[in-house]
Amino acid sequence: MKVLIVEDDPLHRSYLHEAVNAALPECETVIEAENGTVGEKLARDHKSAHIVMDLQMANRNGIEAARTIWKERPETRILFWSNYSDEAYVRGVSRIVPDGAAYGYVLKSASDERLKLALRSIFIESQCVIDREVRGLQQKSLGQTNGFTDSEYEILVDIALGLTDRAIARRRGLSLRSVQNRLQHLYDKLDVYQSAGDDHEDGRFNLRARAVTVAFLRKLLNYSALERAEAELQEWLDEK
Amino acid sequence: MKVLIVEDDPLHRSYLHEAVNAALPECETVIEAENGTVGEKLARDHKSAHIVMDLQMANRNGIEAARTIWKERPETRILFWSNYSDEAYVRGVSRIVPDGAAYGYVLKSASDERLKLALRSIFIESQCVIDREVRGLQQKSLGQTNGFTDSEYEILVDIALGLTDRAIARRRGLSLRSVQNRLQHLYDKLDVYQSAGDDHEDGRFNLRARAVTVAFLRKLLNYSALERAEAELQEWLDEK
DNA sequence: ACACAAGCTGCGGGTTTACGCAAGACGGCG
DNA sequence: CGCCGTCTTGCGTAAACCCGCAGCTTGTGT
Repeated sequence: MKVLIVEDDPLHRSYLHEAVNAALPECETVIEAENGTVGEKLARDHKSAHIVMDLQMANRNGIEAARTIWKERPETRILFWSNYSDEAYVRGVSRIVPDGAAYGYVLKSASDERLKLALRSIFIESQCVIDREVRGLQQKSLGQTNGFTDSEYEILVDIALGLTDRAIARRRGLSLRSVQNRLQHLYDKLDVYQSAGDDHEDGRFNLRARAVTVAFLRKLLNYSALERAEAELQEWLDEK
Repeated sequence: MKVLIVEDDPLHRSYLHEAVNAALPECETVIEAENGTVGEKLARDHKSAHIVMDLQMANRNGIEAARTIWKERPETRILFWSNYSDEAYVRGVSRIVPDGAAYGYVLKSASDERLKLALRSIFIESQCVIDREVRGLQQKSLGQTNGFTDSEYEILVDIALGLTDRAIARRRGLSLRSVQNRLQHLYDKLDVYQSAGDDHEDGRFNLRARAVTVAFLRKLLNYSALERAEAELQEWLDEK
């Protein structure tokens, strides 16, 4: 068995290396990549079937890398090992995982034991292992309880990118009014009106901008989600 | 000599611990804190004069912690050790460093040698050590070349928070028109008009929202800056 | 088949933004 | 002192945004 480690922090990389050696005696080779780009290349060259991947890397983040890897070989098993459980990450990951693929999501704050267990479960037993904390988010996120519909999330991203209502309408194939309709739902759910009208009509917010901020503060959005969305936007703009 | 380490990642913490031991034989005690809150408390209890501090910690980030520590004892020497050189961080740090204080800013990607050298320079020689990459930003940021004025940065934060023009005017003591004036300058500098009018008048952006996004993508803003700004905003709202 | 909820859409309006134009205010500088 | 650049402010306008109201299309359940 061969394992590929994709992680930009040298300390974490060598820690992972040791953990893999300890948890998987049947693994005879471990290779390392220090960013997503190199990770993709090595995965292709070695036809890696077992990958441990950091999200949030400078050069090319884990979600992007995982997407192209899975596109080439959907049966690849990937364990995401991340510092954060932002809803933006969780959503990003579950959006790209192929049907029936074995994968995992473990936080860096987890114990040695948990990490090693996850390594065996995923790589040997082909099970999915999702950190408890992450799991909670996932349920809320995909179910509708207090969570966001895909369409709401979509429009959130669109205004975060700075598109006008009209542009969003064109991009998503909707009428202007529908876009504004969805926006209203979004404002509701994000509770953007909060301290707006409490005193007088004084400290009112710009709803559109405020919504984006609140989403950021709630980890619904984060830098890497923005980055991806921006890339998709440019793509869409180019193809006219 | 005593050194306090404030860093939330256990791996990085023990790495720092070793580095301090190796670089500073005259240091007889090293204490550790795993977040900003604990860091502040330990600094107070031990009257720490030498601190190595991570920015970006979950509980209370390095800038906040450093601010209160410096408020209590301005002669404290602090070495910031961070993964990123976002302009938002650099600006945040230089805003709170007291006059004549010795401090440093070293990236985690720096070599062992550089870290150890910095430790000695700051803690023993009371010099300021700023990573080259960071230094570049600082110059641009504080000088005006291609950088942002304080007033421009200020208004950027305000719209990022989601305030209306009117609210900003009230908060900053300006007229409505002046606020809009500053906004225009900001839009210019952020080059928000970019692909707006190239094809036709099609894919136009919502300037206000777009400005925030671009600032994020350029690392002019980041999560922790937003967080701080939000806290200040709430404070201002409370005191009426 | 009928009722009901959820989402899309057009209409109309009140409010907020973006910004050109132009008149002061302030601070160097020869 | 007068000239000039930067910053502030008021006025006015066109565009964008927020949203209540109401008619339509769906899908779902009993």
